[in-house]
Amino acid sequence: MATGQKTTRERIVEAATKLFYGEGIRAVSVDAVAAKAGLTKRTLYYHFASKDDLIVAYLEGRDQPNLAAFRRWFDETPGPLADKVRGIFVELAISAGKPSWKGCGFLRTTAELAAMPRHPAIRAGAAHKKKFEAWLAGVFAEAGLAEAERLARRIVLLLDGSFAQVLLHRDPAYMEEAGAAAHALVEMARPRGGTGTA
Amino acid sequence: MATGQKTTRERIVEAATKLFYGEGIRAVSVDAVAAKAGLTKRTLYYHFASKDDLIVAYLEGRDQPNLAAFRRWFDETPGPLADKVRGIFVELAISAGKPSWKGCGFLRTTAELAAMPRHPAIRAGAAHKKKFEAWLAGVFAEAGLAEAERLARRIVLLLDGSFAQVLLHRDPAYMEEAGAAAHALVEMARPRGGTGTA
DNA sequence: TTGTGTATATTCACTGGTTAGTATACACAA
DNA sequence: TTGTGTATACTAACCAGTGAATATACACAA
Repeated sequence: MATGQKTTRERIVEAATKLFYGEGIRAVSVDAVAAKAGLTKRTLYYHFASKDDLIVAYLEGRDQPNLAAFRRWFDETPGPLADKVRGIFVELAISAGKPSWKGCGFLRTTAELAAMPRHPAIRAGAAHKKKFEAWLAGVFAEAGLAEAERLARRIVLLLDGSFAQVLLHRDPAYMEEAGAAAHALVEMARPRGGTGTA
Repeated sequence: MATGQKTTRERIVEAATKLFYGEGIRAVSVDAVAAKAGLTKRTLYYHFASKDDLIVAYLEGRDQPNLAAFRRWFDETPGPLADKVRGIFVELAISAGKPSWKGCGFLRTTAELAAMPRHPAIRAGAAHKKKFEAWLAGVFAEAGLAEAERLARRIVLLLDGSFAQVLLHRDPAYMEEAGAAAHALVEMARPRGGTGTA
């Protein structure tokens, strides 16, 4: 109960995160999660009603930390807006070079559970990506860019594309190229109130 | 032996394709594939050494048909090059609206087997995406565009990003936006032999 | 035409192991 | 004594892969 101590529930989610992210959802048994957390399966089932609940807790636990990392990478990259957006991809490419990197947990879980589109884990993934998209749209709107929502969506498309491509080819160069494309899209965005295309 | 007849092996791959694409790799048992193909598991194991071999056969069987569909969508879209590229995304968005659509089988298999980066199924997926990228690069080079390879890679990033996003949100509008972004990237590409950036 | 050998193709029944989830009991603190 | 948390031991189903026997088809010799 002391604030510095990890609760049993937290230890379970921590173990689930390592295993689900590292091996996949269906590849990991509830027994394995319990063993990793240093307790029995029965105890795990005292804290979580089902494996599905555990999957959701795993993804919800990654929501804020992931968003915070993206924001930090953006904030800490100097230069104009396009550079800062590219900075997210540059930092991500560094992470993707590590052997423990296994892509985006939200996207991989969605891919694995694609046959169950109503699954709460997929809803959690969708909510996470929407938050990221909304944050980007806010940044672009604040910078006075027109069509901030469309630009944000394009950046997210490039980001998720690079997750998939780097997972497939194990080559962070795809992420660098996605960052370059994002840079170009931000640079060509018109300021709000500018004349139309015609 | 008659050319019009399906071989047992073909029937097995057909059943595996429906089940693996529809439900996922680990969610489908070898028993289920055999039952769907109308034969026993022992017969399946006569034609395939292991489940892994069956997974590879499933993906290799999708390689050429998928590439052919992309090429056809490109060819059948009228107008300038940027329009034809966008046409791929427009047609894909139509497919993605059908309830049986479950994203890209290559990407979903890769996501599920991400813990085994040497798995031959992932190699098959990587080869497929490389072929698509190379075809696009050839199209752009033939059109006289500079940096055809980089442009092709950016289009693939948008395509795979849209696969992920539409699977997550079940909203083909993400694919339309990816097509619009691809259109913009092709339009802003410089012709070969133009002056550099400096 | 009949018989025999051989390779291909198929089935039944099984193994050893794993899975998500549970019935029951026990320890301990308020 | 009541509620919270933990463990042992279990169920019933499922899974990838296999052993042994069998069915089919065709080649070739008598």
